[in-house]
Amino acid sequence: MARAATTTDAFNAVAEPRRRQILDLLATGERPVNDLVQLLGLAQPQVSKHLRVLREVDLVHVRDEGRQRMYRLNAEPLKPLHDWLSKYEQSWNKRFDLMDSVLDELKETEHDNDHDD
Amino acid sequence: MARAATTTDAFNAVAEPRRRQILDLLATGERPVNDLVQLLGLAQPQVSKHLRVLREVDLVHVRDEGRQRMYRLNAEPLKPLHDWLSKYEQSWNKRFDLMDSVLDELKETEHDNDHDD
DNA sequence: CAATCGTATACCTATAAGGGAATACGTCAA
DNA sequence: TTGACGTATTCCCTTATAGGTATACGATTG
Repeated sequence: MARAATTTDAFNAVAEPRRRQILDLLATGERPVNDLVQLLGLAQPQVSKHLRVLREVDLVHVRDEGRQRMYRLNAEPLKPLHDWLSKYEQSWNKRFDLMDSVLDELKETEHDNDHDD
Repeated sequence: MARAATTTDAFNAVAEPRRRQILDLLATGERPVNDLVQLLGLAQPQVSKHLRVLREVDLVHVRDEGRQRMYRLNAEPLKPLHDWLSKYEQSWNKRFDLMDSVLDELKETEHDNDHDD
């Protein structure tokens, strides 16, 4: 099997930096494709392709405005990612790294001398 | 070009569900590979391969314990993801979807009648 | 209708993933 | 040492990416 498709979920869609950039740009408001092309400095087809992926995971909504297509952010599918990551938040807030080191040392000491209390 | 390697950063590493599962399991404490194999119901080589990816992006640390290898979570590389996602938090908290719809309608009205106030 | 603009899609290529299966390697026990 | 155990690595295969380039398509303008 190959890697899961980028359109599988927001996790995969957002793994690509360009797509995160696009979302960041859309966070400031609705924009037509050419705006993004300018701001990103990418070729138009690539932008359209990234937008397709974002559309398929519902991270953006489109609206037809004459011959332009206005893209708008829909951040809701990002919530599950944020929720999942929140579980780990304490790990970097409470200097768990340090605690881990201490635990390691303890374990190694335990290993050397069996104490009976 | 192909998709960025899974070892490029935590974003890519964590896009794979199994690897998220592994991190979830390690969140409860240090574990040897076979533990994970049991808990995940995967073949041992696949688990080792996933662990390799997680190691390369520094999401896990290893410690040799006899012939076992104890894996421990290192959540710090997840912080950037959490930070990035936090920017969008308000979007799903404040019913922005609704606001967006309203904005859309406003825009369309603006479009129809040019008002001068 | 023709020309042009804004955007999407098709096609090609190089790259690598992830699962399966086999095997290599280091450690410990007999 | 031999053998078993725990784990990592290698090889094969299928699939899909992301970029480049060309082109198709709908809407608007003249």
